[in-house]
Amino acid sequence: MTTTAKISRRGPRRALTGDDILEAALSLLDEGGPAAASIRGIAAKVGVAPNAVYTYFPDKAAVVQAVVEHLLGQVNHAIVADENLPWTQRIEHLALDLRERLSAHPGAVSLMIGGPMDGPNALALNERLMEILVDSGLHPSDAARASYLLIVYVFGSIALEVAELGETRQARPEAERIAERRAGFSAIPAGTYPLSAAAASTMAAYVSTEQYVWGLHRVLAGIGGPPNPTELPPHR
Amino acid sequence: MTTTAKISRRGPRRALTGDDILEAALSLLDEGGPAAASIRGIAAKVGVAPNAVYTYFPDKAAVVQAVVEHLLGQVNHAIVADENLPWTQRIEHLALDLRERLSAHPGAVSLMIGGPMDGPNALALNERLMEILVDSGLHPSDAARASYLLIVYVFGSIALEVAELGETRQARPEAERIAERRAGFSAIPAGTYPLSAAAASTMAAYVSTEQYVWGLHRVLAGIGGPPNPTELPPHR
DNA sequence: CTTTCATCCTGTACGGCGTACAGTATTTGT
DNA sequence: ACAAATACTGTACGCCGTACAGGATGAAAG
Repeated sequence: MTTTAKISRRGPRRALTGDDILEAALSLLDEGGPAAASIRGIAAKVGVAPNAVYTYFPDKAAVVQAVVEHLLGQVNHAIVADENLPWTQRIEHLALDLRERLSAHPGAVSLMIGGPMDGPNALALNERLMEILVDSGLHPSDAARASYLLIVYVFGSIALEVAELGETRQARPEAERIAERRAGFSAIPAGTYPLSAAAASTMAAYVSTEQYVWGLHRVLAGIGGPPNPTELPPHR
Repeated sequence: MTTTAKISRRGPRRALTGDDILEAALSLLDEGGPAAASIRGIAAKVGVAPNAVYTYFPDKAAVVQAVVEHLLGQVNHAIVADENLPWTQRIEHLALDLRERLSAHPGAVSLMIGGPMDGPNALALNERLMEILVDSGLHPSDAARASYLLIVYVFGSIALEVAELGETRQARPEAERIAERRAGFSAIPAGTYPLSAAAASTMAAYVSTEQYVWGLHRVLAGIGGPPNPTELPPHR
């Protein structure tokens, strides 16, 4: 999607492209988290003086924003659409794929929720969700609301997940992490937090694929359910 | 909840309390966002040398974590419980109150989702949600899952909201903001994003109390609905 | 072909950050 | 009265983002 404009300028040729910088930033982000993705670090990685970066981006905020858009675009492009499946499964596929691909760059997740996220690729994701929802028969304005609800759920889940697991990638088995967490939760005082203490085992698995799809299913059920159920769905 | 231990030490008396630092940090956070809440800024605000802060907290991360816990505790304490209302309304009250009180400190929101959020006050919030959910008849383990879903929704919403509105408080009427956003969205190319362009008016109100409760109602409906609805709730 | 000049990149520098280290003043226990 | 422990200050180091000035480059203008 990066259109090579190829306009001829008047000075020396550029040693870099904007994408070089973005990819360098992204790899630094993956290795050392947001702290490592400094202007000076990026410049060193691509082999120029620190302030050479300002030829391509006006300031660091612009770099960050571009990195987010870059990542969002490549993720968005990598996820294939499953036409002619039930809408719930289409969204589930999309949501699971999003989680997997975004969690691969945990350092970037903090940056996403640190800015407006209103670039074209964010819009494309919204469009994509709305397509499925309108296809399912929802009125466009409800589809828009539902799309945002899904975005909140997906990005909220991933953000909390990254907050819990840290901003640099760690390839540890999920079961191991959960077991460790369960051990920590066994110390919850049952006197002050009786319900949490009783559900410690479930809470240990808060950050897991299973919990993610569980919550997603509830959200989908809420979206697909009757239009005004909250007035009286008495306690289960 | 801050237990004054009053143990006598051997050196000079402390000029500050830990809470002095936390409140200074919080007010700086409100005035100038996370960037303003620097160790040096906090120290200047309470009238000591920068490194005097390290008498009370080992490093900046500890200060941040303590600020989050502090805020979470005071918010948690300020929200009054409405017993003997339907569980959906009890949660709605809680969720609306949480949003209002946390949005009052937008600079702190970025810090919350930047760390694990597993302190006692976070646990207390979980306990509180679980109380309502178990009361409504949910099995404890499902209540735990539902509690986390709600936490994801509430904090995810607020995080995206802050990302959109900025990290320093702004007392502008909601309607004005939305109108401005709608004007910006009118430029969406209907060729590439037809559905988004058609729903631009709804999307302009993504960050609003109305959208927040709309999404919350769907989530509540999903929680209160049948246990396995996603297998076949065909397109509406 | 030569000159002009916009442009890219570098070197240097400034102010701010977190925080490590050493020193000094203050209070308590012996 | 003295010693030990503690709170705070002054100073300094290595990062950070980035402003500014100067030199190399190469296309456009003469």
